Amino acid sequence: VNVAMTEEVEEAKAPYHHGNLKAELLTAAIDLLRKHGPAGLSLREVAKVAGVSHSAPYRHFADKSALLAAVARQGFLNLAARLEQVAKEYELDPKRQLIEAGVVYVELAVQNPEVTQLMFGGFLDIKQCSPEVVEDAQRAFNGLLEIVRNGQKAGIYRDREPMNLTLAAWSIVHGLAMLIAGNQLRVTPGNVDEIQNHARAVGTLLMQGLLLPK
Amino acid sequence: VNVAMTEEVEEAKAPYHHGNLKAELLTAAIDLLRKHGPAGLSLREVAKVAGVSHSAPYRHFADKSALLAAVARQGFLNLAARLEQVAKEYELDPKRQLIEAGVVYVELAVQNPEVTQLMFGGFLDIKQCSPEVVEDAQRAFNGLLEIVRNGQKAGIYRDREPMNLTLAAWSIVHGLAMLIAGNQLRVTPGNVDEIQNHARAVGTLLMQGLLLPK
DNA sequence: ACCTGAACACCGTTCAAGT
DNA sequence: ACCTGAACACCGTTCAAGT
Repeated sequence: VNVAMTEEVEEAKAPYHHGNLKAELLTAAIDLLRKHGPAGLSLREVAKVAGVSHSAPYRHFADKSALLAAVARQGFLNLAARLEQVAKEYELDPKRQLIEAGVVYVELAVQNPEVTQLMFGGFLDIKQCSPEVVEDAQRAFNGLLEIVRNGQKAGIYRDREPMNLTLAAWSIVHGLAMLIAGNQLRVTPGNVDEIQNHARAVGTLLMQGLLLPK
Repeated sequence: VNVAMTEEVEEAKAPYHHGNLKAELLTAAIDLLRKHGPAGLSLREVAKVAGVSHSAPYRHFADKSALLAAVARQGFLNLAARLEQVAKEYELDPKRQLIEAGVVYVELAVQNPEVTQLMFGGFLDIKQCSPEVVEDAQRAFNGLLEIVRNGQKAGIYRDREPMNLTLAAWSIVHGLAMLIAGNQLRVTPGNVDEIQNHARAVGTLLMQGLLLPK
């Protein structure tokens, strides 16, 4: 009789104890997040895409929130890494450091709008997230804070609490990012140039408020 | 026998065609939104709180998204109204107009964090929302835009596209509002003074970037 | 015209049972 | 140690039936 009835072309092999399920669940979750948005993601579908039963994920994540938190955590780590990279890249130009950090922040959010919404949109209760998630979010914020401190050491900014300057910078890039991610602007997410321009225009305006008047 | 068995102290009366169900569903939805956050809101619970069967809401809203959109719409209308009010209140001082508009934006978002997350967090696909919702969001944005135009007519701002200035202003207050609503800052949402201070500090910094250098 | 209750497909979570 | 399948309570949505 017919053999090819329940063919699954998932990963070309299916060891029934396949070892790296946790990682596969994560990538499946990110895939589906991109497809359905954070509100439309179901744990059962993640399991199905990963090729396991709907209860298998519970061996690797306490519950759905824990999976979502792990995805968000990747987002925070990614953001922190990119900010630190920018800080190194423009080490000698503190003003440029901050501008490019802002551009990177917005770019990353726009490239992964659903992840951004997951990180900041209210799907996770940050108060009952694992401390790791909170730490990684902190690390991303600290990336910005360091860049601002750097500029202040160089004496280019007005004499204000670095916290206040950083909060202003964070707010403006975060706001722009969320507006674009939420499709509130007329911007097509693919249009990298237009988004860079927005980020640069907005960032430059704030920069003029941060810099010492000459 | 005992009469007080299935007592419901809902609204002290229960006309079985009670007329204003649509409005009651909306207020019930807002209540539950406050309680469970946008991710935890269920249509069935809304119906139960309103005292009707779980299928009754479908006479008044096409589906769950339509109910959520209606709640979001109230949020946009509210915001637009407050911005217009501020514009009138400080009509003679365009600089103050913009600062206070920012404060109002942040205040409103912090007082209703769950509604704010519903409006901007990715629970609604703005592209398939009713045109009314889009219009009301536009109206809120136009409130800010008018305030910026007003300042430009008065000649206080740098010579830039009013769109760019407005986008910067919107981004910074929106970002701050989303960060507070999402509990990303250490701010307790009840602490009105602290939030006003943050809004004013951040707004003033941007303002220095918008104003003509003297 | 408005509301109910049964029905369906889906969901998150648990748990005994399998390998 | 890791995964499955049945089970439970819940969910959004539909539809015939009630008033």
